Amino acid sequence: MTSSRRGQWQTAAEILARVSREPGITRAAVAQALGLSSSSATEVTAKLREVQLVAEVPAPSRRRGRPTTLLRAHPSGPVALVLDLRQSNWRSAVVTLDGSFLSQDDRRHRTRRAEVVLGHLHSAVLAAQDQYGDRLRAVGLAVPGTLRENHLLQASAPEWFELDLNTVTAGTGVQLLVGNDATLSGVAEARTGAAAGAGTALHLIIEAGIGGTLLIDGVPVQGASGAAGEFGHTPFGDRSQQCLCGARGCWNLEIDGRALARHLQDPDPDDPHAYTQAILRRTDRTAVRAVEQVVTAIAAGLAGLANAHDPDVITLGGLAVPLRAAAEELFDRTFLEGLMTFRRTAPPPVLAAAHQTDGPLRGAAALALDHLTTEDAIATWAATR
Amino acid sequence: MTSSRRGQWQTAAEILARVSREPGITRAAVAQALGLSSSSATEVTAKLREVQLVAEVPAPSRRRGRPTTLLRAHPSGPVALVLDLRQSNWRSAVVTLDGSFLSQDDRRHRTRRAEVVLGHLHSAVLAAQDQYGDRLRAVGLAVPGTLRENHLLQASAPEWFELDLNTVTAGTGVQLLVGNDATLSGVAEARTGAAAGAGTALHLIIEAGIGGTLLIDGVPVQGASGAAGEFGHTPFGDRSQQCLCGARGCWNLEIDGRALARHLQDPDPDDPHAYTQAILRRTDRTAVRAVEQVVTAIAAGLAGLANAHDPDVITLGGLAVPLRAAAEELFDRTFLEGLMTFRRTAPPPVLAAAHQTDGPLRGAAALALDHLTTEDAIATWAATR
DNA sequence: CCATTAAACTCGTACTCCGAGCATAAGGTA
DNA sequence: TACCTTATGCTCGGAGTACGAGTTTAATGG
Repeated sequence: MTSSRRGQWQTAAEILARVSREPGITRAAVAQALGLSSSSATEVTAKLREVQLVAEVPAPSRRRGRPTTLLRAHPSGPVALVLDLRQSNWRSAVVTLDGSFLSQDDRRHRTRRAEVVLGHLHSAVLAAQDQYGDRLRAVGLAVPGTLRENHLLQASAPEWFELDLNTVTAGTGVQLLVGNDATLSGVAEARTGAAAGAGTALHLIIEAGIGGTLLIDGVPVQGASGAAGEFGHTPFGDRSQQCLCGARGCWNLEIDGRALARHLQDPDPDDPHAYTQAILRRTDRTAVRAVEQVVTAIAAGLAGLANAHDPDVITLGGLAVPLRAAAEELFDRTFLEGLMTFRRTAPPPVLAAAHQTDGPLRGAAALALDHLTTEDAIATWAATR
Repeated sequence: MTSSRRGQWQTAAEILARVSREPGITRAAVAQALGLSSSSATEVTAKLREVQLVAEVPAPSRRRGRPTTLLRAHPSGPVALVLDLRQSNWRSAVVTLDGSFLSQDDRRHRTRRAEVVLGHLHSAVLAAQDQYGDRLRAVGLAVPGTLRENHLLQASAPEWFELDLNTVTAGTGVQLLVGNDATLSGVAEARTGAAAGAGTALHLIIEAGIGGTLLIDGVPVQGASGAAGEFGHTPFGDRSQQCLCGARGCWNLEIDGRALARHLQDPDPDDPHAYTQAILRRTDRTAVRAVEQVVTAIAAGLAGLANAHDPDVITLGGLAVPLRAAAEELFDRTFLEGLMTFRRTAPPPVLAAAHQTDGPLRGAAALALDHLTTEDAIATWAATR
């Protein structure tokens, strides 16, 4: 009844957010980070313990002084189910407030028919609800394609067109949080990966085409309808080339397996990922030339994005990593030459993503945990304990 | 002594921020917007009145019920000096918490020598401090060029290279807040102009080259060192063209007076702005063709940025407005064709900026007021009353 | 002139966070 | 082993905020 009070759980929420972003952080460290006095820290953590949101375990003492405690997710605290829908398979995990996975699963699609696939995801939600009851408070879902208000448009698999993803949690009353897979892998990098701590980070991932996101303090720039980050459809390329997206000269057309095939005058590959890897294994002059053309296009575009956004760090995922490695000197030179002169003295580092295939799942977890650590979500949870 | 308390002035700061963003807002409206009870609103506004931060005047009653009051800047409250440094002149104004200008000035440079120009700005600060004493709490400064940590790099005027702008307030103890002119005019649009209320806004301004910014909820995306928004140096153009910035194929080379001159095989114009306007007045076939080429380049690049960032709205400033008007049908068609198909059903509106030449000054005011309405600044102010 | 309406004001209360002082659990040292 | 040092946790009283409930006030409308 007092839960509608302004800021009742505000400090508690801040503490929980810290715990979820920095698992295994000590109570003393949290207090210092938030500028809390030790008395307040005592009080607020006690409150969080009481409502089963955190558990405290003795911390191994490192220095002199009274040992502090580690803040952990409470063993009967809230959990989120995170799902990563991919072209040929889907992965799931149950994640606690401190970001650790309680269980994990990976299943191949037996069909890609939309109703069937979404049905499986829905069953996973029901199963989690069966197992965890009302401890299940959120579902985080990563999908491979363009999103607009929880609808999937332009997925990389043509079977998934104009899909309403709300059906995944329909009837369960659990909050659904959806994100693009490339965006979420960027979130994972910015939170716990190669871009950790960066104020402005640019994450790009190449599979079939390029996906990515710009992140400000770990938060992706989402756009008006959540469909931002389509850097592949900026006209960095040859204006005479028509892209499937409807525009011309898209960067996408220059940087993946289909571009390699065009340069090599091969037919459009069925599986651009496998095709790219096959070309990367070749050492003949024509293959090397084709790879160099693609690497040049990637690095030049990347430099343009760096000029536009001035990131602290750029992280690369998917095929961008082996492609860069195949012609590293060329990549680095092209990137540097594409930067404005004044940026060249301290160019943003271009790093391989730390999470790679786990990225979308980790990012979905971050998304779900961000929801669970809002003041509202905590107040609601506390009201039931 | 109690001012170090957590959140002592938090609600007060939120109220003041509302007042500065929505001048002439009523007390009742503020309370509703922040979810405050009327008792809290009474208390907090009383506190703000006591320390001379707001004044209340009776609001004209519109409906039944006891009339509320308008929240205004207090006549002896804090002020900021805002400066807009331009190529050939500089403007200044003194602004109060509710965003109204107390005085305004516009002076031509008699020389562009850096020390002299910065000296004049410094004198303006001293004069304001003379007149307003410790009521002067911040200086907002808009500059035409790339910024990095309060230093001006790559200004459009070659005389201003590697300028340390901190000299403008040196010795005065007043907080200096610097912004790029295009960025700040974007801020002005997002706060009180054509992009008001937009969650994601893209603002672009063409003078000599293109400047701009991406804004999230009225806040510009600044980048690692404050040098973001250089959209003119993304490689949307012809890779064979070398840009002064050091890179190749920059969009900048395709969209302004210098591009027109190249298409018309004229020499590089001294004053690209005047040259562009002269070409726009011509009606001969070659001039029209040149304009059409430039308009196409602008619209196509803009579409790419819209694909990448999914803005709610795009605002145009400077020469982009007459250029678009000169070939509106072509502009709109090219823009639409450059969008990804799924974006075409509801493309972001492309609007002329509402503030135009006042933009940088208005944006600098927003920047300065944002600083004055932080909790820290308010607590510091209150401690002296 | 009175009912209605919206908002301001008053007052007591719940709650948060703090500072000061004390207690405690480790490492370090003689 | 006893004592010092150090970092942290815990307890308690106090300051201060925002709230709810109830009351008052100033407008409109019939």
